[in-house]
Amino acid sequence: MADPVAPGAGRATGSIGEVTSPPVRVRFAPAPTGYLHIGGARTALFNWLFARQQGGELKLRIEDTDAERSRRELIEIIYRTLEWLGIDWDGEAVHQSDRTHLYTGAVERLLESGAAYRCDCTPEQVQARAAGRGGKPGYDGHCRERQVRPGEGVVARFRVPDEGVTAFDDVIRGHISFENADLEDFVILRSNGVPMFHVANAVDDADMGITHIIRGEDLINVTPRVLLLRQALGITELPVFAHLPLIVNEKRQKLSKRRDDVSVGDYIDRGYLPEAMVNYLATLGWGAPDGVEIRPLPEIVELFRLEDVGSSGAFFDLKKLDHFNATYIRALTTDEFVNRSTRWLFGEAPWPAERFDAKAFEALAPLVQQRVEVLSQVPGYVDFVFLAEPVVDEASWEKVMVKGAESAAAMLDAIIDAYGTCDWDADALMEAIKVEGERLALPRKQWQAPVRVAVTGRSVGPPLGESLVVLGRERTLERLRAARSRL
RNA sequence: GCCCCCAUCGUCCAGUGGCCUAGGACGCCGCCCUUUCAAGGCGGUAACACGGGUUCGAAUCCCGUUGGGGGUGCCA
Repeated sequence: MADPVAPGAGRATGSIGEVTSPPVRVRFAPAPTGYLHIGGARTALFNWLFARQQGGELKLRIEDTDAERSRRELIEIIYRTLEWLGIDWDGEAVHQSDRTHLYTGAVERLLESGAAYRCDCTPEQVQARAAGRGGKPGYDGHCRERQVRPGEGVVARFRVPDEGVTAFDDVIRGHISFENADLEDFVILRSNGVPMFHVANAVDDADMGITHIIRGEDLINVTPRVLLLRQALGITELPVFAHLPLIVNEKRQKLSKRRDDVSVGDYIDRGYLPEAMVNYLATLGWGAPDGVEIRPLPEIVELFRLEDVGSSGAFFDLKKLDHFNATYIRALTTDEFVNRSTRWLFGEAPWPAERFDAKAFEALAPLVQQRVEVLSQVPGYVDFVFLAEPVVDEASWEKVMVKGAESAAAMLDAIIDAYGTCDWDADALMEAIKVEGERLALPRKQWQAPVRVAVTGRSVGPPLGESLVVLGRERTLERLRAARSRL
């Protein structure tokens, strides 16, 4: 087996000396019990990268066998989020809720062949007996020989062999094996008649011709169940498994929707670019051979190797994501930057829509573009233009106008005077500040600060000259005088 | 408890027996550039968890320890 990633590796599938590999087909199989989160997005991405790299197919399968927890609108969100990320799939999405007959059929066959049996123990009884035995929790095989009849509160369980091992080779982790004795007789059919996800999993992966199962490490433990089920159902082909390392929080725990900020949708709302998100996600568990991290997706597709994926958990580092995002934002054309900023300029902007002036924004856009890390920061750089009054940042005011009141007053008086008559272009405006600053013998640091705070309310922002040009002489003088009178 | 997995700078990746006085990136800290903030340039900080083997030689192979994580549902 020269290629560890080849499906069915180990079994000769062609004539001597010529092993033909079936085309690669992978799937992303989310359960619609919540929005798409970072971990799911990464799993989807790695499946997509592998499929595209191999010239194979990516199928999308919605695992909604648990009707109580699955919600229709969440499926829609999953589609939209994947589309935002640029992860496209081949063919129609498969919904397991449309295919329950296949799974119940499989359960029937298992029951008939004796690979499974019915059980009427309540969870409480199972627990009580486990506690009584001391130690080992889990089901004890109580109903194996009881010939329980179908009925209320009856489930079907898979009869796990008492001996032997169930093992598989993982492309990322190598050989993984489980003692059958450690596996309990797991439920395959709920008492409400709906088959469990591992049954659907085993049936669908075989039925859909999935060649590689790429998913999170948290699913390693269910793999032996699926393997046992496939075997009992007479499915002979074996997919290649690849269990991805988990993405973890700062405490090195698996990201959780409850305690961690992981909804991809939230990142969309904050103004992360999909290409930055995808690029960053690709570096979690994988690295290009040449060490270049920020690079176009097609290059990543070309370089991606499943067997190069690492095996230890990766921390989702927001700081690094921000760096990626800022880099991608700066690389945009100005038009594209303006375009992508739209949503933060209107609906969610801090100013009334009618006060927005596209021309003014476009003048400042290239300067703002090289300063923001996420698009939601855009309004903060230009709001002084579209608001009747600047939003005064207290810390800035305190530092510049209160602590430096004396020089601020002198500077403002001088500038109000100069700006009344000077040319209204960026160079002239800045030259005036320089001239007055020098004349007043102020440290360079204090030259523009009072003007900036008076006009924009903040001590940081786009270059001052350009900002003033956009604001206009009247409004600038108005604000300078207002600030001066507040000193 | 039991089962499974993991273990290189604070973080993400390189490194698959000698090229390692361990490399890159993010972060952080300096300096330069700069009439704000960024960007850019230069430099710095910082890691092979521990203990045994195997070998002429180990970050790389084996065993153990410790630590971390995942699972242990009629969720997926």
